[in-house]
Amino acid sequence: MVAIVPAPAVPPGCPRERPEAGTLGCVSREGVTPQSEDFSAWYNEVVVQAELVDRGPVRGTMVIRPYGYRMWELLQADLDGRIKEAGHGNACFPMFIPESYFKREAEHVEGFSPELAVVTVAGGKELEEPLVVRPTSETVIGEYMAKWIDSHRDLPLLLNQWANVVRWELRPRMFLRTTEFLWQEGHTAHADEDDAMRETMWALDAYAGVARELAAMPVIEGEKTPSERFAGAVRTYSIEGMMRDGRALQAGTSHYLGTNFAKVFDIQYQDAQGELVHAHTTSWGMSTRMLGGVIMTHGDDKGLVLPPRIATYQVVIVPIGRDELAERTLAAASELAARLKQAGVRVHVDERTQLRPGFKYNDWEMRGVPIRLELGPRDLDAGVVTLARRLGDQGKEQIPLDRVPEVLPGILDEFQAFLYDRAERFRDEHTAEIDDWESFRSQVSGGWARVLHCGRTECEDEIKADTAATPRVVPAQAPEETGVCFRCGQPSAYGKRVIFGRSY
RNA sequence: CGGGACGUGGCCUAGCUUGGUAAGGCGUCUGACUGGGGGUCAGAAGAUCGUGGGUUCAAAUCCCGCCGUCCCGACCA
Repeated sequence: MVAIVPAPAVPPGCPRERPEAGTLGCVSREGVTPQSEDFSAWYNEVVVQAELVDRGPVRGTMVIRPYGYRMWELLQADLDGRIKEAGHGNACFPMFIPESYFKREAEHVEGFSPELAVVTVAGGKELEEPLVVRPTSETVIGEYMAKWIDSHRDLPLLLNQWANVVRWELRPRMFLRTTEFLWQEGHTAHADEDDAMRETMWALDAYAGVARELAAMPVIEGEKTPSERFAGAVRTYSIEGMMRDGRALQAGTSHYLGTNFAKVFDIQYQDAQGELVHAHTTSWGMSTRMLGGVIMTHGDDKGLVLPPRIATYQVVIVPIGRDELAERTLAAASELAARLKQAGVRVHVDERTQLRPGFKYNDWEMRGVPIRLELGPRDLDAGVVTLARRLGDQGKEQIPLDRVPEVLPGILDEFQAFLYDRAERFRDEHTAEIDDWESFRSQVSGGWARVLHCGRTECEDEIKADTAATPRVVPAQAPEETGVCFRCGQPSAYGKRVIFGRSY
């Protein structure tokens, strides 16, 4: 056991007066626009100010800075492990796709053509055939699957690639919808529908696992309605999380493509009877959008709140004092950091001498670091360090210096679990079973509605026109239920309630 | 692609209506004091006012074109 004593009372934080709401002018001094005031402004400010990203030179593009990229790497490492563990091999296909490949699957072209970037000039002259910059790689990979698959013994073929893709976005937002983004795309081919469906659901579960265990996001797994289906897929599944403004975010998708791509790319194999049959394919992806989900799931008025498992820095040590004292506390901080690193903690020592401790506290809180350790002369004399949690709701504690590496992993785990529970509570408090139009309208203005719906596209369109809400997902876990559509009174579809909400 | 707003040191803005020395805050640099919740004082550096043209003795300011950005809408895995 480690003795944890309450720290002395701290003076109240600096009042946060904003001279002019909506301007970025004094942000670095005053903090970000509070979420409650303008969620969208909060998001835009916080991603830049926390140094996760910077704006790219081309509209809709982003520069991911080290503080943000590390988070992506942590997500990536975990997911990549799951993918390999399940027998997939990583590969890398070219980013330029012949336009003709793209045009083979009718729905696929139609769905993607508005978002394509196409290269028509290269090597100083007009190309004979334009090259599409990949928005996703079903088409190129399909071509090679056809080449590599002859026999049922070649199946299943389990591929994955980590890549950047380009989709020309008219309404970009950092992480959530950028013209170029990073993702992982899995592409597999199977002998039959059953096996392909097992794969599709495996991927969905893997995403749900990453979301829950790393991002601390309580997501709902389920199937998309036909209107939200991937262009070219037979069935599309997704994980959906609720952001703190009540809107839904699709944080990962998995598609059963049937034989749609197999037919147009001739992905065929000889079965045990010697018959030539089409393979069943799947594709699934998770992108840097997940980081946007993390930001909007956990952030608060002060800024980011990062789940320890994907936080670039889980702990920041702020040494306090100047001159000889600074030398002493800095040395102690470095030594403590070294011991924490050995204990597997990602730790950073804030050595900036030109900034005062109070500024640093606010700075690291804005940047979402879960745990801050303050190390000043008083702590050193007492042989302790002062610990503050990002959410600040438990006050400060003093922990004996030599015990810090052994207690911190547990504190980080608690913090991680707390974030998940809090997000789940929030989501549940903002989700309601709805059976009439008026309640629906108010419900989707700040959350999700679980409704019986007829499943007709025209009905969905009317709902969308009125409320901006769309069917997010048909939850895999929901109990069976039938009745009439809450909107039009026609018989309900799907055999269960569907989640409607506004989305990103 | 439609509607609206806007481009002025690294960042945010004032100045434009009524043409005449480009101003302020933040940040940066130097020094001193200071240092356990967003420090103080003194000094300094830093701007072809998005771009091209036009009007004028004179344009950040007025006029026209272009480029770009943001917001709303449409569109969107």
